[in-house]
Amino acid sequence: MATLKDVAQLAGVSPRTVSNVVNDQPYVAGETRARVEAALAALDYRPNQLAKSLRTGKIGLLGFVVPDLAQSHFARLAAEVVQAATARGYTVAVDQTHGDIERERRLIQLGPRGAMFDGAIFHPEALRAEHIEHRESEFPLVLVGERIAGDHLDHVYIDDRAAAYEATRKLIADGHRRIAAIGLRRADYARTAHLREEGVRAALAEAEGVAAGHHQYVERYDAEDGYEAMANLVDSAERPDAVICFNDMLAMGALRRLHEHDVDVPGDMALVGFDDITEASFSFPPLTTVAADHAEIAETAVKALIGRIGDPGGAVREYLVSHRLVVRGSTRR
Amino acid sequence: MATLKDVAQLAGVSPRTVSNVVNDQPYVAGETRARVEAALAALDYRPNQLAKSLRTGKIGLLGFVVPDLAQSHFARLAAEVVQAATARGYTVAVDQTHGDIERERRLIQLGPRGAMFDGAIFHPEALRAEHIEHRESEFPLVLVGERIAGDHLDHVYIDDRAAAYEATRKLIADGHRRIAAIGLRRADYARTAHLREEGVRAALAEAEGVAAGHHQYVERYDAEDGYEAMANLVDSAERPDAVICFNDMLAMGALRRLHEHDVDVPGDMALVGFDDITEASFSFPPLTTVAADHAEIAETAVKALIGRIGDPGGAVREYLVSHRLVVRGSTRR
DNA sequence: TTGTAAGCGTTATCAA
DNA sequence: TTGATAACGCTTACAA
Repeated sequence: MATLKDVAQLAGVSPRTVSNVVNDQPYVAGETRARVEAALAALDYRPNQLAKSLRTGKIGLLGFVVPDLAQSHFARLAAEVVQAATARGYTVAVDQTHGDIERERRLIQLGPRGAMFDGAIFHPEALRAEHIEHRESEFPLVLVGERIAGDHLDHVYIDDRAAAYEATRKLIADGHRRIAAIGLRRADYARTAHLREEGVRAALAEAEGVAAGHHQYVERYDAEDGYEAMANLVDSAERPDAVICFNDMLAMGALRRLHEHDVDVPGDMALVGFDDITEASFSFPPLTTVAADHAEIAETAVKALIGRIGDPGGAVREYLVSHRLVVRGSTRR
Repeated sequence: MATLKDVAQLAGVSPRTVSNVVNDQPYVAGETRARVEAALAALDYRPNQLAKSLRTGKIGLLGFVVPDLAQSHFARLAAEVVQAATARGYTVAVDQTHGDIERERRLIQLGPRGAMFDGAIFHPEALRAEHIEHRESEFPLVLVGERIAGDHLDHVYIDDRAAAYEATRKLIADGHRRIAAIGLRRADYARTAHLREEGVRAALAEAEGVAAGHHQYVERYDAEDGYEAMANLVDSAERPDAVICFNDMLAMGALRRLHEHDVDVPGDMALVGFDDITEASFSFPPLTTVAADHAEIAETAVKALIGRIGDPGGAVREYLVSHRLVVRGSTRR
């Protein structure tokens, strides 16, 4: 494979000149340029990105780190991140932590040299605030999802409290009188869950004649958890007539349990989820859910990261991304 | 950030010796090693992967190229590929073609220098055999999915004909008497669709008293296509009592149409899909589907690619991966 | 067992 | 406008 030097030799110029032509620099005489271009074509020259990166210090690679790419929510996010990064000339490398706290911690501490990335977008799962507070590295990092970092790192998030509040208001407006939530978490670092819980409680507190059902705590936010939690509610003496799940997979599991019990949705029980994963459009009935704008999250995170790479010392920023309630068949209209 | 040279200076040895320590080479005296390790720690040395790669010619990065990561099938594959690659010390960079033939062609022609990858796993969508036949590049590439490459490239695939045959046999055994397929394609390069069609036809041909419904051609293999195709079948005078869809998203769309018409599944019509995406487990009823083993595909592809990187000139190989029919509620048991 | 020094293929500095 | 030439940070003959 031809190198810059080979091309220079063939064209009878210096590597410097060839580099100028390749990178569209000014100060190249027309006649010289033509000769170089001919040589370029003759040798089918392709620049070695590695050498270029070593020299310039920019790799052109962004990391995207999530617990598990197989989960629809992360997959959609990844698709949009790749899209947004590609549009800006970056490639995206994906990594999965599977919630392994050690892997996550290592990432946070990563130095820019150790990594093959210029920076990373990171959706933490197990990590908590204290792990981030005394990180020594200056590796450009943008957090998505859990707001665990205080003001130590750039962050892209939605207003979870407001979203949960709105979803609960909708259920109340639809005439439901006993509303339970599935997806609460006890750990004090589970900020997102707490914010959503707050939103639900606030809406319930200010409504007349509406009771809270037995809110359900879960561990893993998957369909199994949702199934189990709904089992508790369905058999309960005070069965709620509406349930809000803190993500769509919980709702999918809950829905499965309701089918088994022949509970009519939304007639006997309405159901709302969070995330708007594709499963939610194809369940029966299709799920009403709080949708963050995936494209906006991705776009924002990529822009924030590229900005941070360009200005490692700048002030930490938070980016609020919009959400909306997508109303489908699992609630009344 | 400290370099090898800095460490060498601090430890009072040559860069060569530091390199030996870092890379666990033999021939380092215990006392020297200790001194170097102290310096390493003191300076918090992290090797520059870029420089290493430039020198060794290996990047440690595999490309994974699919039409769209947001599609569950590709997302699951990606998750497994990342897993398999990580286990072997590689990182995975993801790229999306969105079926853009130009992007796919460029990838195929990619030189190893132009790319930042050591090689790539590629699921083509628009590309055809002729594009691959005269590719000039020797860039290590393993194809997954469509078997478009003849014997020009390594390929990982399932026996689509057998899989479709088995699925159809199951429907016949369940007592269905008019069976249609959704997902046929006219283009002669759509090998997978043709093989599945062959499997269906073979099973129908050898069965007594079973008729073929009006097989449906589609364009994009998404839920919309499935919805439209099912519309044709439901209103037809010769409505089938079982339908086999060539992927799960087609089945999801078809199912939606059936719900709108209050057609009982599987009572009035049984439904089978392909791929076993997560949507299929959470539809109502859950979808019976042909599942390729995603982990096996990914593992095989990653191993094949790494093998190919190590031996660019070796004979082209095909890898057959197993499949099975996952029976759920959309068919009788 | 360790040091010296030559490259990997670029970009960038300094002259010319 | 172009040419030498020195980095970038590492690995690895070849010597010692």
